[in-house]
Amino acid sequence: MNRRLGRSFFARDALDVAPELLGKVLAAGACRGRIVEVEAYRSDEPASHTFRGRTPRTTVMFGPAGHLYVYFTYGMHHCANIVTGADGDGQAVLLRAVTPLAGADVMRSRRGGAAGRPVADRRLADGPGKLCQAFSLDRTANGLDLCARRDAGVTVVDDGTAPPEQPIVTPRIGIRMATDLPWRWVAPDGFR
DNA sequence: GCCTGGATTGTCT
DNA sequence: GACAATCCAGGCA
Repeated sequence: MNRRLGRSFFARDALDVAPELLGKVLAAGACRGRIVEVEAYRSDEPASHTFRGRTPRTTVMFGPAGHLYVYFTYGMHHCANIVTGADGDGQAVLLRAVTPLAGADVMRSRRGGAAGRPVADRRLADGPGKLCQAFSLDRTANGLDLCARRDAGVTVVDDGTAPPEQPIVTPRIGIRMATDLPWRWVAPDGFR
């Protein structure tokens, strides 16, 4: 099976979409990676960019589900989210980590490649910033429609792998303002 | 306009 | 385990 996820998959509450994204496949060009770690963000909690209402940056996140919301942080890193919920909700699921299924060599070269020791495949995209680097996602990818009739270049597909029955659920990482909401989901074995 | 701090990572100790 | 790197969004004057 190799089915692109449709708009209806994403147009639900982020708390429902996030755990079901575990095991799905992120595909961009020749690169494919299985999603193993996600976090949910909603406009009703202060850790979210959308908590304080719509701004130029967060316009995409307030838009229709199934779009990519990519933002720049810490002066050097990008983070990729998938917009969820109804149009105007301001929800998203942050993609924190994937394990490469295809195109690992391309990811490795994008990550700086030859410098230093060889990087194990599963370490190539095991963080939000690294994931974006490996899949070449930056601000130009912000607002891409994953469900567009014509492939926008980045999609999420279901290859038949079921989400883990008992994902590890923890508070989110790196949040300072926030609340200890257990809105982070991790695949127990990383689908290894 | 200026100022502050961040949904991180890599490197050094 | 600690911290520097580095740029931009958002808040405030």
